[in-house]
Amino acid sequence: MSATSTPKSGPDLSHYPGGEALYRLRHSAAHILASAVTELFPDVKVAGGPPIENGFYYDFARDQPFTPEDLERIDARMREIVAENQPFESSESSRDEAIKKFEGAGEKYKVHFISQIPAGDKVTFYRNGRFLDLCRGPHLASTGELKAFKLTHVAGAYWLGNERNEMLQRIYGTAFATPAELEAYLHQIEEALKRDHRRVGKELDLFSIHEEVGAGLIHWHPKGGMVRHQIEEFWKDEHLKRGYQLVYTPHIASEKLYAISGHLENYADLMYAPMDIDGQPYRVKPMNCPMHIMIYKNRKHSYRELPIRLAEMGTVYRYERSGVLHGLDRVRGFTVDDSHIFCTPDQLAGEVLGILDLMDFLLKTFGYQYVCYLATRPKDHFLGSEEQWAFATAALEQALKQRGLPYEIDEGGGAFYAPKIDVKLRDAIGREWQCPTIQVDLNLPKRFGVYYTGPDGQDHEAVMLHRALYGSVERFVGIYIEHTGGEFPVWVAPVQAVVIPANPKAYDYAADTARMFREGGMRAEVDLRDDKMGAKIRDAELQKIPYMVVVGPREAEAGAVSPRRKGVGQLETMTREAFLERVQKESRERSA
RNA sequence: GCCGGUGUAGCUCAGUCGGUAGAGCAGCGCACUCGUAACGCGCAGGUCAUCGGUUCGAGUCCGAUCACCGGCUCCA
Repeated sequence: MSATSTPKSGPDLSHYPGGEALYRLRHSAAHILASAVTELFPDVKVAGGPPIENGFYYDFARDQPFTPEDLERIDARMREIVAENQPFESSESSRDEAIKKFEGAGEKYKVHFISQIPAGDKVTFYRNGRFLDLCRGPHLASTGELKAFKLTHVAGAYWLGNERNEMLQRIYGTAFATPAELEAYLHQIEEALKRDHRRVGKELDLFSIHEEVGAGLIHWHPKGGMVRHQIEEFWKDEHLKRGYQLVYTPHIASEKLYAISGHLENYADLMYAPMDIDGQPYRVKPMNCPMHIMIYKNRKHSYRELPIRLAEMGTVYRYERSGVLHGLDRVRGFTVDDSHIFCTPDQLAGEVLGILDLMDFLLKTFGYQYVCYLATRPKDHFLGSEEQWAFATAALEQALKQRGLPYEIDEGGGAFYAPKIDVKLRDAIGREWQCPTIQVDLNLPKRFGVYYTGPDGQDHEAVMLHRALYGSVERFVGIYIEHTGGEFPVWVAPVQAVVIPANPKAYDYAADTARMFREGGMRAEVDLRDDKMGAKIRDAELQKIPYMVVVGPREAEAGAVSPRRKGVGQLETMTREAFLERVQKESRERSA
């Protein structure tokens, strides 16, 4: 366990989800895991392992990888240790004594932890059975109190989290106070798995990735394309209402551009290698900002024109190491819902307020709660003056306060060129995702010479805000798929309604109804396959189509439809016109 | 990139000790003419990720590469 210089005070548990009791439980589970492993595999060296959200882990150094069979043996031994009800006994010794003891045992990782402790301090240990671990506690009274746990998986982890260090083997597990809570957690994991956007994307035919094209490059199928289209249209509508102007910029650019912006020196490892065009090096673009600046700089601007809000769904390409790619979440080509706002210093706080307002509207429409973080100047490496940082940070904070948004300070968490507001949204199953970001760029205006003419007739450096609300459209859609589980609201659903004839006599009326709906602007299809109605309804339910519209001879006679809402069931029979109006209204209002 | 795992039909997955490839669903054909979550019968579908090796013989064993999965590191 990670030790500190103040053994009596113990770790800070105030932020641990589930509180001290769960922390204690999982901490003890980690010890029991380590004692089982050291008994079964005497050759391992132990590193450390804390409680984590929902469980615990412990790191080991061993030449052989742990197999699933090993995990079963370890699990079985852990249960024996629990049955033996070994007491957790704490003890103390001097630091140097402790170092000597662990050096003698060849436990170099433990020696490292102990040597972090100031020389004069006491070191605490906890023992259960034959296993003695450096640890500040707290622990259960005895191993028998661990009632519900399960080892989940093994993974590699760098020693001290540094990729230049050797890789250890990390065994993960989960533990709860009662078997019922453990079951509930495992059930929740399974439910989350069902919502996985990679799985839902396949089931609903939304997108694909192809080896022949390359890893991390997304192909949007017609249905996924419609989801994305609706989300982008919503974005465009709201931006135009709020005085943004849409722009489009190239996908490649001369290296000169990125030399000026500084990306060439600071972001070279995420940019793809240059290509030769007429003897000049060009790059696929990793960022949109320099191009938006080009548009701004194309002519001089009066202070009277500001703010200027340029917005673009800008697709960028960045090199990501192969191991980090993940569905739509982490890709090599993605679309930033980018905007750069050029304004005067006086306008800054007001612009940030406007962004927060827009952001709130967008996120609420999708049904997200969110939390804000104000990330301030990094301690060491930063560009610009301290005055600039203070001014920009104050403007961000003022806007947050004015909007009445609660926020936390992320001390030193700003980019080296910008203080920022980062926003994490919370999805339907409680996970947090960082999407929106609002940054005051303290670098590019100077590098490019971004000016406006003030009332005094002189040039003044413009303030440049950089912001994205979805972040990456690909990722945002991926998160939204998991948020909704693929059950999109009517305004997003790729197919809003499928018309299902009750029997073959109604095929003509069904086809005519679908045609009428489409002419009315509804995304409607008709299912004329040679199948029973029940099968068609089942398919539509599984495809998560919001409305199924059953029509038979009765409806054909009356010009009516018998609608069925997914997950709800049959609705009142109504005229075709009434149903069309209902769906149009729901779609127009973008109700969740 | 690193550690571990996986890759068999469009999808989900079987495939024993190395002996020559199987199911369900989807698709296609036929039959059925059906009222709110799966009608029946038949047919077709595979360079077992790719390349190389061991072997009389490889889906199966070995190596490399690619992709994916779980983590680490990094990150929108």
